[in-house]
Amino acid sequence: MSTKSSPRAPRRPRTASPNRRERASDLRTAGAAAAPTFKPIHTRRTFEEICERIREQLALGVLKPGDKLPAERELAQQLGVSRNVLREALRSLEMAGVLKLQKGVKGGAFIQQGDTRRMNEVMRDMLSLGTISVRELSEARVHVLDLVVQLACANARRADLDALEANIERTELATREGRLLDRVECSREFYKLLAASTGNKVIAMIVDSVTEIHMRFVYAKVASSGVAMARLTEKRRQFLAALSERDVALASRLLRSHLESVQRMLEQDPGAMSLHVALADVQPGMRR
Amino acid sequence: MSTKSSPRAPRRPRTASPNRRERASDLRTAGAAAAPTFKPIHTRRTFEEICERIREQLALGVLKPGDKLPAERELAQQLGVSRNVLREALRSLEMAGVLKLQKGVKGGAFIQQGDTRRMNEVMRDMLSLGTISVRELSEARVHVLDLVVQLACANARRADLDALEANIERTELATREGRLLDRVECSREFYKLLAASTGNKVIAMIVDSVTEIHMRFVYAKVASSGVAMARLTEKRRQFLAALSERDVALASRLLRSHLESVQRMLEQDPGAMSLHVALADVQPGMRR
DNA sequence: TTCCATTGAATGGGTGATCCATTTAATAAT
DNA sequence: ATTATTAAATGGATCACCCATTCAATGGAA
Repeated sequence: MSTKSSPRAPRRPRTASPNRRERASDLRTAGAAAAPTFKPIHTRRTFEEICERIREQLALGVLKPGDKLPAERELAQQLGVSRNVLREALRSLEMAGVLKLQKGVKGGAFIQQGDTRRMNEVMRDMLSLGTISVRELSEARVHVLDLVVQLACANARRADLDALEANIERTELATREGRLLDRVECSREFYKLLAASTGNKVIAMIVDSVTEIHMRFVYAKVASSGVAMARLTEKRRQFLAALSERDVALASRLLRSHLESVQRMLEQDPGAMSLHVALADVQPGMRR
Repeated sequence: MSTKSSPRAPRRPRTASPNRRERASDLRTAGAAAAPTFKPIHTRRTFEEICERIREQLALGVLKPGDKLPAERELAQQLGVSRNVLREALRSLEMAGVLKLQKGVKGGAFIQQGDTRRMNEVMRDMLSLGTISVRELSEARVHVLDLVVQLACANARRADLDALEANIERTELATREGRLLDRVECSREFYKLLAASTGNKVIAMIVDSVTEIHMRFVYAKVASSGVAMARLTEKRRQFLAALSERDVALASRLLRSHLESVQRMLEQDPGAMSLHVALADVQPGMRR
């Protein structure tokens, strides 16, 4: 009922004063009435425009991590849009890890440090949507890790090696106490540390994104079958020794051999390799 | 708890009970009262929960690319949330490339094919936010491209090589006609094709994400200075020949040498390397 | 019949008002 | 001085609309 009872031409203010609406329209379709030149066709949606403006301020360096945006009500007024649509934009940016919204007085929208875990989410989505396959992901991981070994041998510092050593200790403890699932988490941490030891955060981010998914499969496998990689810490120690010696060839060989054995373990029971099982639930340490 | 004994009119307009509201409140306050272990702090908001549920359906394979979600009004009712908050969730998912919203009758929220360009956006944000540096990005690009050459030599197929050949033709044409900026776009395409020739979409996605940013710098440099890489197509042909011969060593050497000369060109004028210049505006072919 | 203009319903896009819940600072009471 | 109360600011969420776009159904004209 009460569909538009009037034809379209005259803007019908009805009860409310339409000043806000007109300003929003300016953003999108100004001059639609009598423009002789062709219009830019696609009516940008306001929330896209808002997102873009904020990202622009970011790229320009006007906004930096730690900065606070104006309060929603005020910012909405500044932009000439409704608070609801502004929130759609802010929410998108929050999901993208650019903003963090905090409640209460002194709250607001704060620019965040970049969250590298966002790339993990991209990988997950690509996998969920069938754009990439598990096989491609595993293959890419093997190759990237090979690269990481080279870089780590070249660049790893004392602190990096110590961190890896400490990780192996934790893994050993978890093994002795039979905490198999914790051990998987240790493994994930191991690769994260290894990637960090390259000294390149881009590489580290990439490695982490492909490793996170892989570890979900391992996790699911271990959780369901109870089996676990034998002689894990022993192999880790050998690898770390090679890394410390900057022996690229040996370290590379050891890692590749290990990755292959893990792969064999996973492929033993194809059922456990189900994408859905691995992606469905969220595990500790894998949440944003 | 969440039965707010509101002093005003009881909201009972809708058929659905506000169960969603109650559950959200439960999540927030459940652990606060009697939990012996510290709760995970995180305040769950409805739109997050909605996003997660939709992603869950995706991971489980219930939703697939091409599927359509119920209409906003209906889905909001099903979930027991307001339409506005549902839209916040849908918008986030749209920005994430998971959904596409289409207007009109027969419109709705459609699950998309995964958009690999999303990773580019992650890289851009990380750079904008200062989480990664241009140096790290360039370095990672060199290493990843080295890997790509190896894989391409092993896996490139006839069609891949032909596509690269065609790209070189276009580059040559653009060079002859003095369309320098188009030539930059050709270069970007070249690396995209090269990455695709590895046969691994994960690798391709990674390469594209690091190349896109790099090409913005090149673009800005070319646009401002008018200079352009000399003997570009000649070098491309040599490289392609090596690739066709599956000569990893030669192809790798040629590419690395080329990348170094480009890098030198960029570093000639540090001013042009400004992050802000490169990231600020959006170029053709680099929009989503 | 065939084709094209009109219509109307469904759907996303957007607005404004209103309320709730949380947080913090200022203030009052002890 | 310490603690409890209050008030204000802010994000979180809802409701009730309205607009613009799209597309199938309808109906009249060629």
